[in-house]
Formats: sequence, C-alpha cells, structure tokens
Amino acid sequence: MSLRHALLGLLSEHPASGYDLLKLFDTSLANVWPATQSQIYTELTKLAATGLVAVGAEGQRGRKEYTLTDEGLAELRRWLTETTPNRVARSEVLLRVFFLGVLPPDRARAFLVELADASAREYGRLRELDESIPWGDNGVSVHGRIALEFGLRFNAMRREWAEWAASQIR
Amino acid sequence: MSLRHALLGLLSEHPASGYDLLKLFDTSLANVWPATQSQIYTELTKLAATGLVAVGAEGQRGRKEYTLTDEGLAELRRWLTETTPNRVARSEVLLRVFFLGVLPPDRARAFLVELADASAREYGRLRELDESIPWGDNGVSVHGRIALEFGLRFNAMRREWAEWAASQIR
DNA sequence: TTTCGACATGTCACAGTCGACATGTCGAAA
DNA sequence: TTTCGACATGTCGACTGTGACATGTCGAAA
Repeated sequence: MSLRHALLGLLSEHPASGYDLLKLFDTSLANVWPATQSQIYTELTKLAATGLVAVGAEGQRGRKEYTLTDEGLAELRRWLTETTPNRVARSEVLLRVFFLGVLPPDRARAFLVELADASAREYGRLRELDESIPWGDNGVSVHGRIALEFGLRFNAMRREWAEWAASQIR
Repeated sequence: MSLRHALLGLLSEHPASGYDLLKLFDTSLANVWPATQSQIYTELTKLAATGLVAVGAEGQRGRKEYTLTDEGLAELRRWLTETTPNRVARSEVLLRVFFLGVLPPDRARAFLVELADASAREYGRLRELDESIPWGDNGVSVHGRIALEFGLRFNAMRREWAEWAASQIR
C-alpha cells in the first residue's frame, strides 16, 4: 500500500489539498509512483478516517486542506525503517525487448533506436528541470535532488544500452 | 494487458504448459513482468477461448500443452509494432528515497548504503547467470542476452548512484 | 509400502489501479 | 455578460494483481 505512504510523504513537506497532491503526483512523482485523481481522493478520505492526517475546514470552492498528524509521521517513519521495499518492478519496455525476436531484424533495431532516442529526450527534459529548480540545502530538497539524479543516470544508462542493443542485432 | 502478451511471447519460443510458463515467469521474467500462478492459468484459459493459443490433449497428470496459433503470433507482432509501450514504472525504492528527509541523516544514509549493497549483490547474481547460460546465436537468445545486459547495467548504475547519494547526506 | 517432493490445474476473495462520469466555483478575458 | 480554463471534490464499474485454498498425480527414496 505505497500510495498511502506517498501521500503521507508529500504531506510531511507541506499541508496540501487533494488537488495540490494530484499535481505533485503528476509532476515530481509521475515516474516514481503514478496515481490517478480518484485514487488520491479516496485514499485521503481513508487516511483522515484513521487519523493519520487531519482535515482543515472547507475553504474556497470546497477546498480541504490535509495536514500530517503525529501518528501519520510515525507511520511514515515506521514504513521507511521497519518494512523492506517491494522490489518487483514491471517494465513493459523490457518485456517487449524480450520478444523482439519475432520481428524482422530491421523492425527490432528500429524499436531499440527509438528507445535510445526517447531516453535521450527524457534525459534532456530532466536536465532542464534540474536546472530550473533552485535546490536549497534543506532536507527535503536534498532528497528530491537525489531522486532526480537517478532519473538522469537511468536515462543515460538506458540510452547507451539501447544503442549497444541495436548494434547487436544483425 | 501485458500479461497476455508475455504469455504469447513465451509461447512463440516453445509450446508449454501452464506449469512450464509459471517457472519461466519465476526465472527469466521475474524482474521484468512478474505474475502469479492464478493469473497465468486464468489468462491461458481466456487465450485459448479467443483462439490466440491452442490447447493440446490432456497429458500425464492433467498436463495441458499450449501452442501459439497464427492469430496469436499476429497479435504478438501487432502489439510490438502498433502499440506504444506504457512507460509508467513504479518504484517503491525510489519512492522511499524521496521521503528519506523525515529520517535522521544516519538512518537515511544507511538506507542508501544497503541499496548500494543490494545492487552489487544483484549485479553479481546476474553476472553468474549470464556466464551459466550457453548463449547461442539464434534470434531468441540474442534478445534474452540483451535483456540480461540491461539488468547488469541497471544494477551497476544504481550502485554508483546510491553510493553517491549516501555521500550527499550530511 | 508409505511418504514426500515435484508436477499439475483450478477457484475465490480482496486490494489496488484506471478511466469515465458527475458536479460545482471562481476569476479573468473577450 | 458570457464563456472558458483552472480550481476543487466525489463516485462507480471494470480490470489487474495477490495470496490462500483446494485438489489430485506420479516417481523415487526410505
């Protein structure tokens, strides 16, 4: 149940509404733990019911601001320290690479070349994002910077690998 | 619906029973597209009902051998060439890194060091696997080798990143 | 001859995810 | 003053994925 903890984590930085959180999921968490609007609102209601977050009074346009409670922070810390991350990682891209053998070589090569290009584009996008963020030196930003660096390195690695892979097909 | 295509892909190599496929999911596809026994058997039944695979007569101990049909191969090729891979990749490990800021620095550093170690172990495991497989030069093996190379590079990258990340926390 | 592990298939309930639908407010620009 | 886009929340049905349960066969070793 990582969605729950992703919400607690985001709320540990600032109080936020469901709408604010939705935008965060669409930007900073998009490549880490995507979530839909319906999931977020539903989970927030459950979280409030169990006391891990507190709801403020309704503001403009029905806005509800959620704040992490002490119990919520404790649960977030417990998750980080006492549970081991689920290491399953599904990758549809890699699954396709496995079965590229059923395609004629030029088609298979084209798939890998496109993947290399997409990785290069994503690398560029993250590089710009990185440069546009005024990284402070508070705790939160340090970890955000570290996660972004992962994206940068991942895409650089994937590009090189896809180029090498394309060269292996003859 | 990638499980369906993973099954078609595996069957494009050899005919197999549900049990055989289960073992393949637990070994070669474990880090790419994990699936449980119940999912596999259920999907195989559906696949047979839609004619993408054909079922042989029941063998020893109720064994049913599934074979890819021409329609199944066509569907596999269609999936590879006419649909774009879903690029969403959930990573619980990366999600945790995002929120390491709520932990004391030494705890956060320990998390990253453990991740670097796990990556190094996984790298070693894949290296052994790589060396134990007699890679032929038929089409299928080429792609399996390429996918394995991804795992190798990914773990090497992740190890370096985690070590760097640990050094960033002060 | 019994027992045990590998072989082999199937069902069920529950949790998680997704996309669509439904509804309404507010401020700014046309 | 209307219209439009951003703000804002909520529900529902369908599908996917997980783990437990249920059942049975076969061959080899104890």
